[in-house]
Amino acid sequence: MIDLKELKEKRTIIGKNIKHRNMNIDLDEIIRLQHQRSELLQETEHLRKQRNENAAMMKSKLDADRRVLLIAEGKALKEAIAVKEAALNEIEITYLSMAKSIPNYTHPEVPVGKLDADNLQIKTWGNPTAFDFIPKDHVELGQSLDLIDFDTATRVSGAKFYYLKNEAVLLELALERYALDILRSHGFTLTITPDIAKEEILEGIGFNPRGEESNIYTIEGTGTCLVGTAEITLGGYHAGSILDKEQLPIKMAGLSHCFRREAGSAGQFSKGLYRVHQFSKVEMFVYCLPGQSDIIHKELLEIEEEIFQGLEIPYRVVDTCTGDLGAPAYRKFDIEAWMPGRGDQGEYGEVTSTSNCTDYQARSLNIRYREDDGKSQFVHLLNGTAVAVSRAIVAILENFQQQDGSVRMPKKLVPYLGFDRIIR
RNA sequence: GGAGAGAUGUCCGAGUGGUCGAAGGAGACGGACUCGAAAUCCGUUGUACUGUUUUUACGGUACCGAGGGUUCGAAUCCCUCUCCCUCCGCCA
Repeated sequence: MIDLKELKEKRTIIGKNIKHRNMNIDLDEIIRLQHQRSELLQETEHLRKQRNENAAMMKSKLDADRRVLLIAEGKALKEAIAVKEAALNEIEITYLSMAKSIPNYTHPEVPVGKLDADNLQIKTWGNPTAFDFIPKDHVELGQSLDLIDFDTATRVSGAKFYYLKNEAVLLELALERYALDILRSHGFTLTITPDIAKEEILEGIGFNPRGEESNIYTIEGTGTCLVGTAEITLGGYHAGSILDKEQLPIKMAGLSHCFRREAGSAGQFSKGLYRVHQFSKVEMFVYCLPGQSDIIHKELLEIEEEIFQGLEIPYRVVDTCTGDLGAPAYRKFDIEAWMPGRGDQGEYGEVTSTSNCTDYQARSLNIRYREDDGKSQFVHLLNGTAVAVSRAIVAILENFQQQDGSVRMPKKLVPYLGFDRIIR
């Protein structure tokens, strides 16, 4: 959530930002509700003041008549307060739910655009893999090498689930360990997080657990959800606390399963492992001072690049355009790996994403630090993918396949794997 | 899962329905004493929201695990929930 105190003074900027992000939010209505809320709040507080004064007068001994009079007055006040409070409550609910939909401010360098096609490519590394044979996609490779079983998973669990088998199991574990080792060398505290989180944490991070378009599985009757990313549980880690300024930045890495409903996303770009209901991911998460977040955001991108360069996978980096930013993100960089089996001739496909969410999530989660003058301030929160295992597997299988149908393994993974090629 | 005990400020801890934002300690900060320090003494020491004010400041409301309720008035009484502790049972 943005700072609602700034709603009026920054109205023009906020309105422009909403337009750039291709969103439709009735700012005027929100401001009207804010005003109405403020009036009701003042009226309510005034009545409470009267109630407190009335009660205070009855502390001393009174004659019976006066006492009866004061009690009657108190009763009337009580009812008036109840009425006001009910009205205030109602306004507050609509006001807040609308205000929460206002997106974060946007970094001035972010390209303005509506769709992912408007994202700005800012870097490429390596060249798209060239083959002197016709390359297979990872679905074919997964089948021919007996590494991935979609059909059985569909029968057992439903569409977009999969069994990893044989070397693919070890590849998943190797990727996780490889990423965790790199993060540890960068000073991250390693964690394996819960795969379930409370709805209030989800909402604080900026996910909407409800509704048709929600990407979240909720667990009926518990107020909890399956997490779509460890960003949720890592952000929830310090929810509601005031952190020591000296301990910032706090850098955490979390390994978790990620569950996504992916309702209504079909088509060729969602075939195979690329878009699935469950996958494993190592996520980076940072709590820092407001002045540090831009630099740390770049550092997270560099770590992501280190990981993919170590895997020898060609990629490009994009600066995500305004229309493609999530509401909490102030700026977002994606790494798109070259995937030879994607599209007709191969295409880049997203494998990581790192966002600077500034104080947007911290405000909802109420995560602060204390300034030197004793005032508390919201921290800045950042997140980034170290490795989304399923997509990394897509990139490895497709880029390193050989003419004989085998797949070589990236050198950096060999110590973790114990083999350097998958062959049948 | 069953039985019992509990949750109060940074921490410990008191609190009879009105005099309680909350005793008393400890800690921290400021000051006195000291060459300096320790000890001692004096003082200050929560948060959020909100109103007036240029800031300073002053005022109001709320907050004693969370949410409801009773009452003119709740830290205090009642209900629900969460968490923690002890004992029993079960279990990877």
